[in-house]
Amino acid sequence: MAQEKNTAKDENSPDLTDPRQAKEHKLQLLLEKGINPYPPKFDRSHQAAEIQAKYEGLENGEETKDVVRVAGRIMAIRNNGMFIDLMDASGKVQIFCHKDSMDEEALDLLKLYDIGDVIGAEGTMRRTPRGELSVRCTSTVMLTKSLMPLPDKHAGLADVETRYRQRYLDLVVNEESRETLRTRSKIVRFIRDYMDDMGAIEVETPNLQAIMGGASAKPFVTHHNALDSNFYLRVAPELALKRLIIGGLSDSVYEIGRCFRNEGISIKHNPEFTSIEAYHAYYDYYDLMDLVEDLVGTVVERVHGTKKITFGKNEIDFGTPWKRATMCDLIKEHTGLDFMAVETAEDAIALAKTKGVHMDEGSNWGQVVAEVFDERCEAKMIQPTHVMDLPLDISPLAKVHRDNPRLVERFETYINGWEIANAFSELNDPKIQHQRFEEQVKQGEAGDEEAQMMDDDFVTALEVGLPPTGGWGMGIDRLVMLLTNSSNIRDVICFPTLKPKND
RNA sequence: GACCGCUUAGCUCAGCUGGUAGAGCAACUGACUUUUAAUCAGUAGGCCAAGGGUUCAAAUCCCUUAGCGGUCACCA
Repeated sequence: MAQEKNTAKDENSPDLTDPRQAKEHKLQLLLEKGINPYPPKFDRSHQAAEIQAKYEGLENGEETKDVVRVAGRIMAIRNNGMFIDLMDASGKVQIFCHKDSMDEEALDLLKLYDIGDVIGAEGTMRRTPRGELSVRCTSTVMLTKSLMPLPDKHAGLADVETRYRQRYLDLVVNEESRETLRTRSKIVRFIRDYMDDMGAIEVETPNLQAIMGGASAKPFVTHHNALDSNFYLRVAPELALKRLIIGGLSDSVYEIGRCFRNEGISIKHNPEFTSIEAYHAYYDYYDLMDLVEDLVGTVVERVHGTKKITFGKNEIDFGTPWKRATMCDLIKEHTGLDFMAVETAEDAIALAKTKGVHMDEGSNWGQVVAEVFDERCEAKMIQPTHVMDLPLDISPLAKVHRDNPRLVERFETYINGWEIANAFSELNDPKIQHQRFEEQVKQGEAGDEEAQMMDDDFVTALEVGLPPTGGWGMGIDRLVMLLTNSSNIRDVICFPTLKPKND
């Protein structure tokens, strides 16, 4: 009975109580039997979900002669290998390994299988007397020997850092993580479907840009060796897409892709994020409001089967029409302050101060309005709301409002207190655009790291002539968060940005 | 970037006002055999994030560093 002490300092005998070494040991035993632990191919007849659906009607205790071949990762082993749960991407199926249907050699092989291994199994379909659909196994085959012990099968993988750094482990173990990322994929596809159906064409414009523009943001800088030139990773594709409208490539173009912003990281911000931007000739911002709410509503309905969803404690109703109100009216509604009634920046700063919003001396009227909105109103925009008519001061690429020179024809869409979309009638007057760029350059020289650069070629493009055009952008990560009830943006990104480990 | 918090076995977590480390799962040995987190008996597994200090004595108190999380700031 004396247990052989594996702790003895014998270099040649592995410590079999160490999960990792036990797996290596089983790998060796497989090799000694002449079994390839990583064979190239296994022909499956069904995925787990297909089997579950096909044999849904099988009675408890009923056996069939239908032969199936399934494959998947071992998630649980019960009764010394008699019952094995296999998981594939579609779901789970139990395989039943009994001496009545397997020879001794086949049964012995089971001892070399661990939780985490990928195996294939062949057998006949049955439902156990207790009601579990099972493959009555005649043979199994090792498809991939796993050398990593999997996280606890019940408690799962809770350590957030490991979940993001080793997403593969998170996915193997946490169904919720798999569901979230699958839903993300669907959302992106549904958006594409919608855009394609309306006749828009999808394009790809450079991530590497020599001139930073299209949004107020701090960029990443990188270097191309052969050109000996610095490039910015784009903060937005805006200026490239408008050039395509100018060229008449299509009346509607869109791009789904990554933007990069060298700013803080938070539960709502990842340094690289995915957006859709689209431009439509002969649209103004009213047309875009209709478009955005129809598109988002359509996507929500395709994902959830209804336009009403729950996020945390909030019930959100995407049914149209969405609330539309001007930024200044919303500020008045929530704070009582009327910024349309004040003319100068000084008066605006003083007005903001009465509600405890403190602004720098040099702030202009528009910056004050935007700041007051962000601090006092944004979080209250739970139901989908188009916040219209933003200040011109903070909108260098939008067309001045047809009725008010201090405002632009722009709206931001808020849902659940988050900015989800941003849209405007595009500024297409080359002379005014040139002035706006000059103002940006001035702000940049004054120390604003987010100011845009002069883009002479873009002005030249406008001189060729941009038809009246509406453009919009939407943060896809945030939309996915909303539709998957995720409170952290990292949960909807396969590999969120983390600080590299330095050891 | 600032403040607060977390880091204990492969995984999930206990560990009291300081007294020298525990459980469940996973692993290993055996029993049992139509299970559903199978069960039963046993075995092994730890520089308590890293470094420094206080103390007779530190997982526990203090300092530094790292990673992560939360809040705020900037932003989508």
